[in-house]
Amino acid sequence: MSACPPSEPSGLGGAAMAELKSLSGDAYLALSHGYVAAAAGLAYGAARGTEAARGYGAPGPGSDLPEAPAPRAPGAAAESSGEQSGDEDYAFEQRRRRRGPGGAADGRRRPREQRSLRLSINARERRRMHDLNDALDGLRAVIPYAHSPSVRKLSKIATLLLAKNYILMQAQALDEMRRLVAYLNQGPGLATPVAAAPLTPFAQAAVYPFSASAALPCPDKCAAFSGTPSALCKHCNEKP
DNA sequence: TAGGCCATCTGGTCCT
DNA sequence: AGGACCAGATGGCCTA
Repeated sequence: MSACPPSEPSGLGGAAMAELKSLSGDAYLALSHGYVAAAAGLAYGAARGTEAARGYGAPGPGSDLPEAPAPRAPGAAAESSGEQSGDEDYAFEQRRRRRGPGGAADGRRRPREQRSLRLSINARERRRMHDLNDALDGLRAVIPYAHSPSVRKLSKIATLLLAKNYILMQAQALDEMRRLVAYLNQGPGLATPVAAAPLTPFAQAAVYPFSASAALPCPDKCAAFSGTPSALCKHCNEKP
């Protein structure tokens, strides 16, 4: 079992490195080498459509969810959301087709209430996903990667992976601080604060949070992302 | 054009 | 019974 390589930028393309350079100074300085590299790999590219443009920001939590589905492109799944009472529900028909004749999933419900029940379930699910996305936005807001408009929003998986790594990094830094304080309190006469772990406050070896997790290198992008196998990455869990 | 990412719909399962 | 959660399917948008 060997850990993923500590996020050598070699795993990143030139574009990713360019993005790395474009990270805001604070974020760049605050992050360990590996974390930054991961950030560069995760913050994908330049100007992507805004959430609003993609209709993703729409109703939000608590909103009563006006029956206006996120304005996705016409013909998209949203069209079939049933929120538009106008044309016959495409998704509903699809579903019936899929289920085949006699495949009434909702028991003996009459079609009309069955349909309205489905709509309310859909709306609830949509709201739930919006809440989830809001939470992810909140997470993105506190992860130091690059919040500049020239850098694309982190994907969901990237957000989660970076957040995890960031937490690990912070924990490591905190640990270093504690050791430093303990060392200073003991007086300078002692050799090293912790025999087994020499104080190297900002050395990569000490700060880099990924080396601890010795696991298989991810065959896919996870390695390029964070250098650490992730429970969120299916490739990391595929096989030993 | 392929691949990545995403929103939405949907049916199933579990919980209250 | 109804709601929350989950995962699969589908299709659109965007970038390399």
